[in-house]
Amino acid sequence: MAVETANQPSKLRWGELDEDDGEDLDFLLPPKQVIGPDDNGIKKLIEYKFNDEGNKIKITTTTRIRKLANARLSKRAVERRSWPKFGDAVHEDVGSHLTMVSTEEIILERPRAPGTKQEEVKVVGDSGQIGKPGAVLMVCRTCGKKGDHWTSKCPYKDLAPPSEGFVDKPASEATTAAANSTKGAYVPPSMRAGAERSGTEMRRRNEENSVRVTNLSEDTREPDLLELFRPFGPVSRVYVAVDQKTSISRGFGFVNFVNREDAERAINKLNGYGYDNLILRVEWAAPRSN
DNA sequence: AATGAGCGC
Repeated sequence: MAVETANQPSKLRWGELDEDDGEDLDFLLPPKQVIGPDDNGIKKLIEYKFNDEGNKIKITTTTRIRKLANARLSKRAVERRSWPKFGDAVHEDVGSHLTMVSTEEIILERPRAPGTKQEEVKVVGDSGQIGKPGAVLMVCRTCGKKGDHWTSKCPYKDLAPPSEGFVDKPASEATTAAANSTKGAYVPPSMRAGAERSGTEMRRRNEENSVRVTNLSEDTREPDLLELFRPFGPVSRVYVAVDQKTSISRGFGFVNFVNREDAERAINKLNGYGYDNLILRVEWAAPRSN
């Protein structure tokens, strides 16, 4: 039966809404009465209402509250209580729980919490004056370059995200700036004079080692995927495709590995693996269509 | 059966 909610007594509960089609005559009724619970846990609730014909009716609800201490236990359960403790429970105090708390660090790629805003950049004109307050300048999230291109158009969008101090200026400009400036803005080695953007220096984003997992059961979530693939090596991202409207899993997902070999091993081991009553398909993912 | 979101001008 209904549980008494002591909090928020002023708020109407869902079930109490719209009971009387506008005419609120409830104040004419006798107040609710609660009797008990008695020693047997029997509680009576007597309340009065108007029915559809406008007649006063009395409603009596009888519930039995099951008190934990008095709860009926099966004979087997009672018997189990007298068993000597074994395993990890040997060292546990009576009544304390046995839940193991994992201290494993789980890193999921969530760059920014949804809804949080990217730091706004004041518009600065050629004269150096600060522009209209609140105006936001086009700033590429990948390379940080202002006023040049959107992130989606960034020439470096496939590359590793910028590290601290990433400056996308021609090497000459960057060095002269560093040399002339008394504040000495940091110029990363790759940006210093003579430094070449070599392919080896710039790791590609680990999008590359993307593994597609299909035939996932509906209730497989990202943490489950991580748990499943983590043993093969560092995972940079897990993703489960979800129907935006229903938020029900679409039954497939992606796992990105930092190392290609780990991805390959995962594919070999986990493809055809029975997981949650389904047989997983695990294979290399085709690059994103965009 | 199935190939991902965000993210603005």
